[in-house]
Amino acid sequence: MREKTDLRNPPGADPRSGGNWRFYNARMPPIPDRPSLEGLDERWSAVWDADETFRFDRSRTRAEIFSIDTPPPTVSGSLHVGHVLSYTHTDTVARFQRMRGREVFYPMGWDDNGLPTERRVQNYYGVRCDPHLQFDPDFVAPDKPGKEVVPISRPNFLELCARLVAEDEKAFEKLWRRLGLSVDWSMTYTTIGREAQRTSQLAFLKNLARGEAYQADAPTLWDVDFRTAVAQAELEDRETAGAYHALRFHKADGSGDLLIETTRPELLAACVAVVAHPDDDRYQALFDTEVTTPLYGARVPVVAHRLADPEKGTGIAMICTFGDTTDVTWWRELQLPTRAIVGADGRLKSDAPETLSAAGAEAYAEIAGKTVKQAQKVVVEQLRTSGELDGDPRPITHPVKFYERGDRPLEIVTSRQWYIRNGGRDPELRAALLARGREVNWIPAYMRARYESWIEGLTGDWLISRQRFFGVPFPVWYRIDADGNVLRDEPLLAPEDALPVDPSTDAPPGYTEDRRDRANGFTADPDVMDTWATSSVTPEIATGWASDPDLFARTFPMDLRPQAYDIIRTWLFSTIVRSHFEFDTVPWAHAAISGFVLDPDRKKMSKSKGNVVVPMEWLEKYGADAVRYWAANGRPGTDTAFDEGQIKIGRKLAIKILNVSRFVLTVSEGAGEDRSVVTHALDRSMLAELAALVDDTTAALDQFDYARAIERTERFFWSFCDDYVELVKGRAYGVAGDEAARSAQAALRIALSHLLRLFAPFLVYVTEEAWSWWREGSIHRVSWPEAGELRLDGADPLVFTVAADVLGAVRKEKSEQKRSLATPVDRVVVRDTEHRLAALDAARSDVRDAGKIAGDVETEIGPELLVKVELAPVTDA
RNA sequence: GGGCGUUUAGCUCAGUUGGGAGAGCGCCUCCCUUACAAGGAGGAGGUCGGGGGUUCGAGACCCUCAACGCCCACCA
Repeated sequence: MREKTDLRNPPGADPRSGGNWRFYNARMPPIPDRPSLEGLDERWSAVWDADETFRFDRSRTRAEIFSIDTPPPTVSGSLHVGHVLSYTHTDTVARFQRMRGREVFYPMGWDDNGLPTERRVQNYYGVRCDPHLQFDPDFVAPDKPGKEVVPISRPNFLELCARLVAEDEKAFEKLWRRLGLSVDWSMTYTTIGREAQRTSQLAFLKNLARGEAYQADAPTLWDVDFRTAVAQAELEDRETAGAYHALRFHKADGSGDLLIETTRPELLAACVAVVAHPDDDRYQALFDTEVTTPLYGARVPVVAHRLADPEKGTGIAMICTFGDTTDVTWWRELQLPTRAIVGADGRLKSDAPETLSAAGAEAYAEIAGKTVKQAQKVVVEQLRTSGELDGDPRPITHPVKFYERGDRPLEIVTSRQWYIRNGGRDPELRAALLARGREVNWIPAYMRARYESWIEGLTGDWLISRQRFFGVPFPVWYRIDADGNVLRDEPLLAPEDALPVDPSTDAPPGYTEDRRDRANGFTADPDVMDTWATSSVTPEIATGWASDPDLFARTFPMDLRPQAYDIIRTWLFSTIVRSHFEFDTVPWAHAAISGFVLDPDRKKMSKSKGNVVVPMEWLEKYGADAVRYWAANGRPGTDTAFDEGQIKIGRKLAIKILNVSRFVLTVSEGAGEDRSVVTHALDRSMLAELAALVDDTTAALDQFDYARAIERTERFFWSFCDDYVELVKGRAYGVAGDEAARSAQAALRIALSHLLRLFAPFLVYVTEEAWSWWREGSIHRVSWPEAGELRLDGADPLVFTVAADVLGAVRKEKSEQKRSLATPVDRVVVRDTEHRLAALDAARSDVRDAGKIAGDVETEIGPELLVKVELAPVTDA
């Protein structure tokens, strides 16, 4: 059959009308006899790369462009199926928009700065950054961690970070390419890269100039292991074992004792007051008097505050500086003194607070230098001995605040930090940011509730400085006066045109390097920005705000922010904050929120549970299209169970697409796609249903509902394969004459062309492969189907439906009789409504042919479909 | 304590103007039919979480309760 090809396609025939133009294109593979998925992924991703299929054309105008604020994955972790899920979602949208005619701005970023990378480098090489060490140009990183952790200088450490992330990024890109993400790889950025640093520093300086960023000395949540401040957004509560300890405070007038329960007796020395609710009758007499602390004999006032809960413990609490965030509130609102005893290393300071009695100071000496945990044991023993512990501690479990990456409970330590206002202490700004949230189109809509409840619960501004190394430094220095004092309140700012700067190696304007860290000189701000402070300007980084005004004008504000719901309070919120300040606008029109991947038992996947699925294994086992199929069925915002079964179905679908494409192209070889030859009612009926499908999926994808789109397309596709193709197969082969054959052939090709394009955003490789068998160029650059051209005059969707119903009834009879589907049928009687019988009449010969019905299909009018089938008798042959 | 989501066949889930209870997997039966046996055809299986209401009619709309999951919260 294949050798007829050149006869049917004389030179000069329009290859676009369905001819076998592959003869004119050396790269076109012939249609394989047995289509297979093997090697498709690699072959086509190489072609896309070579042809720059997904290159962004920056000459297009803003209205023609669809720009995507891609989430930069943290490269120090490993990519897991959760990434595959959400990045596939975004890619389907990108490919749809591209086919709809938008020029898609779809860069990839790598989030490589920050603590996760530092931690990975520490573990990978067995090193630790000591900023006091000098750069060692001859330093050679160990191949693997030694027994002792090797302290290395900051520049050496940063070099190792850069080296490791470069390797990680290569592996990530490889996976993304295999998955078939249609990003323009020439636009990739990294969050530690020069452009990101320049953008972050510029945005910070502008925030500072407008008063949106500021420095403050204040109690902050502090991770004692990482020795850095931590922002509210990075907190998580963990149920932790603790105990109520009833401590015996002494009334100052000697009239007796006062029992106060606490879970943190080790902080007793830091007690600055005790507090009860202003309406609590039990303590009215005590307000404005003083009590003496047990063990330490310090005199502290009894104060009233609404946050004291009469129901908790004895209804009266001790206020320490600082045991928890409520202490901070009390301290601030009641203007209490500060007696901090926990240091940045999580150990009790060596010096006792001055207010302790002499005996108290001795008691304190026993806990100085200990960790809070060790100190608690000692203090409890001391209290027991002094008789000031009432009864035994009562064990409880209670939520305690942890840094999300940390291992020990957070302490509260006073330190000087940089902040950006976020509405945490400014009702007007809070309202403005809530309003911004309503400007964004949330997908799904209910995800906005998370954004709003986060803003409503903010307790302070956004702490952006971290006492770490592999991050964007603050472009700030401080003068040192003649006496060697660092003048913190007079920062020296980097000029904008000098950005990015590293104040630890660059000197501020007007100074030379020899004045660093000396009297009458300068010193660098030692901190780096938190990773979210950089991530919050990903739209600005990606669109070239700081360096490419032309690109920026064409791509910002962006169209789409895709991300998962867990970082609404961090990435999404902070991005809106920055854009609100800088541009007085939202950064993007749509926020498409993905869910998480659960293991097959619907448990959250995590490394510690050992149920993490490595994506590359599945890509290699079933092919990228199969994995993408699974991902595309995960609905927006909804958690999706990892399901190998679904991937297998995706693989089956992919193979089916190749096979049916092969069949359609083979049976219709030489036919065109001229709608005017589609004269047969069944063919026109099928195309009418296809038109409805195009409308449905287009509307769904316009609303980012990729799951609905693929589900509908798949449903139609199977009915197309099982029913339509079977019904018209004989006619397409020519059993009913040339005109009838041409109608079927053209309809088959038109339907295939449309179905391949409807599947293209999802099953990117097989659609490209099948497309290449008969069309020039990438399917991913052709236009999305239009329903209008499928709607032919007088087409009745019912014809296809009824014909398929009757064919199904015939099959059912054969199945129930345990006969082959090839069994001839002697007689068929269809009873149905007049309307449906009329529809059937239009496809009568196709039904007879597909059902192997020897006689005519008899009909009689009835209330509903009832088919009587008489099979040919069994023969002994 | 406040909020959001989910609850449909054994499993994973569709069901978008209220009128047929559905798909795939799994299970059972059958079939090598000239695109496809790493296929194909067919079957069994559900008082749509409970209760109330609106309606000629509710899986879908309203009220209420429950279970599960998640987010937020000043958790001594």
